[in-house]
Amino acid sequence: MARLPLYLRALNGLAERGIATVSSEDLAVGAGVNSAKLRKDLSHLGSYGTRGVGYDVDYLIYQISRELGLTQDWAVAIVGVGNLGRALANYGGFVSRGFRVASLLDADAEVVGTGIAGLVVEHIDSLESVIRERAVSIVVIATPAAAAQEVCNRVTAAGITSILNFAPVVLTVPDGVDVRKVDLSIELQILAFHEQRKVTGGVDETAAAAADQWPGTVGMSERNQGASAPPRGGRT
Amino acid sequence: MARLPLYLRALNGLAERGIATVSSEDLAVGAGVNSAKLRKDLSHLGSYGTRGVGYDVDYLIYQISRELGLTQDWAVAIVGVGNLGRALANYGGFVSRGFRVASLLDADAEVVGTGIAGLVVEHIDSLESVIRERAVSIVVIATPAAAAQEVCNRVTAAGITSILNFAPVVLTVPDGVDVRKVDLSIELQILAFHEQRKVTGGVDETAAAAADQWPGTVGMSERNQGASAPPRGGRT
DNA sequence: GTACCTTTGTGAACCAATGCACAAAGTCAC
DNA sequence: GTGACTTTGTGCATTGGTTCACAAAGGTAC
Repeated sequence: MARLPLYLRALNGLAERGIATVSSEDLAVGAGVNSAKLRKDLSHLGSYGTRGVGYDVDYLIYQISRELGLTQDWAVAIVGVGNLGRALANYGGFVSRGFRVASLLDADAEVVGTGIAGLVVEHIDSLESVIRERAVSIVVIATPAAAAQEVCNRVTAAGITSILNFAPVVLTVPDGVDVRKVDLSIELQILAFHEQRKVTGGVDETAAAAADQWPGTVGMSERNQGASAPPRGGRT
Repeated sequence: MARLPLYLRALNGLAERGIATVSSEDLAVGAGVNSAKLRKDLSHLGSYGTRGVGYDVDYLIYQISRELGLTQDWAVAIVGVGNLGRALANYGGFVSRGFRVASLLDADAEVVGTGIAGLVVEHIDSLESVIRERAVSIVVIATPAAAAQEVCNRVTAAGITSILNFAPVVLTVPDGVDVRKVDLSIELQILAFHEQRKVTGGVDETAAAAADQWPGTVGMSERNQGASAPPRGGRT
C-alpha cells in the first residue's frame, strides 16, 4: 500500500518521543487517516497488534520497514545535477530510510567533477557502468524535460526497472518497468484550483466572460477555422 | 479534478509541437490515462470537443487553465531557502503556469540578503507583512521539519488558506485551510516496495526469518514487557 | 477467578471512480 | 446531397476502496 510510508513516518515520530505503544486511533490521527483504514492496512501485513493495548511502536516500525523493503540497502543513482538534483542529493530523508546515493551523473562538463553531498559528479557516459558496477536498482531522473526520455531509454536498457521521474514529461517504458512521477507544479495547481473555488465560489467572472470571446474567433462554429492557424496569436 | 494539470501539461507539449487538434485517444495516451476517463473529465468542464475531429488544443488549454485558476496570477511565498527552497525558486514550471514567487524567506542570517532567482532572501520576521502587502495567497513550506508547524501557524494566522508542505511532518491546521504534502522519499519508498516484490516475489527471506526473532524478546507474550523499556536497544 | 473495559480485526454496507460500449453528432470524399 | 467514417459524450455495470459497526480477544482491577 502507498500509505505505509506515511505510517512509518508517524511511527518514527512517536519512537523519537519515547512512546512504546500506540492505539490505531492515535496513530491514525498522526498519519492523517481513518483508524479503521489503518487497522485494515496493518492487518494485511499480519496481526501485529494486541487487543486492549494497541501496537508496539518499535515492532511495527520494523514490520513496515521490512514490508517496504527498507531493511535492505538500496543503491540510487541521480541523473541530472541541477538545482533539483542537488536538493535531492542533500535530502536527508533518503539516507535515513535505507537509500544510498551511489552516484550523481550529469552531461554538463561544468558540473562533472565537482563535489556535492560528499560525492563527485560523474559524466553521463559512465551511466551504464555505474549501474552495473555499483548494483544500482533505482534511478532518479532530475534532468531537463528534453533529456529525460533518452536517459530513461538508457537506464531501462541497462536493466533498471524502477525510475523516479522529476522531469515534466510522461516517460514511455517497456513493460515491467515502474515509473513514478513527481511534478512539483501539479500540487501547486491543485491548490490554486481550490483557492479559486474559495474566493469566488467558482470560476471567476472576468475569465468566464473572456471564455465566451475566445480571441481570434467569434463563436463555436468558427472555432475550427483556427485548426491550421492557431487562434491564440503569436505562437507560430 | 486532480488530473487536469496532467492534461494541461500534455496539451502544452502538443501546442509546442504545433499540433492544433487532438483526439481524446491521443491526449489520453499522452497523459497516461484511459480515453473514456479523459472524455468524462473534460465533459464536466463543458463540451469543448468536436465529434469526428477532436479537441482544439489551444482552446482546451485555455479552458483548463481557466478552470484551474491559472489565468490569474498567483503570488507564492517560499519559506525556507535550503537546497529544496532554492530548487523551487528556480523551478521553471511555476512561473510558466501563472505562479509568481513573490518572496523567499528564511530564518538563517547567513542566507538572508543573498540573491536567488532574481530575488533577495528576506528574514522570516517579515513573513506577515510580506503576505499582507504582496497579496500572497499560497505559501510553500520548505523548512526543516522542526520549524514547519511554527511557520504554518503564523501563515494561517495571517490568513493563508493554501499551503504546500515539503517538510516531513503532518501539519495541523484550522478548518478551511488546504494543505498538500509532498514527500520526496515516499515515492522512493513505494518504488523500493515494488522492486522488492519483483526480486523476491515477496518479503525477503533473511528479513522474514529475523522478524520471527524480534531482538530482545522471545515471543509475542513477552513483547509488551518492552513497553517501558523499548525492545530495540540503544534508543534511550 | 470473575467481571468489566479497551482495542483490534473484519464482515458488510456504502460510495465514488473506472471502463465498456454505444448512440449522437459531426466531418470528409465524391 | 449522400453515405461512410471518425470521434465525442454518456448510460450502465463493475470494481476498488472507504467507513461503519460489532464480535472476538486480551488486559486490568479487585
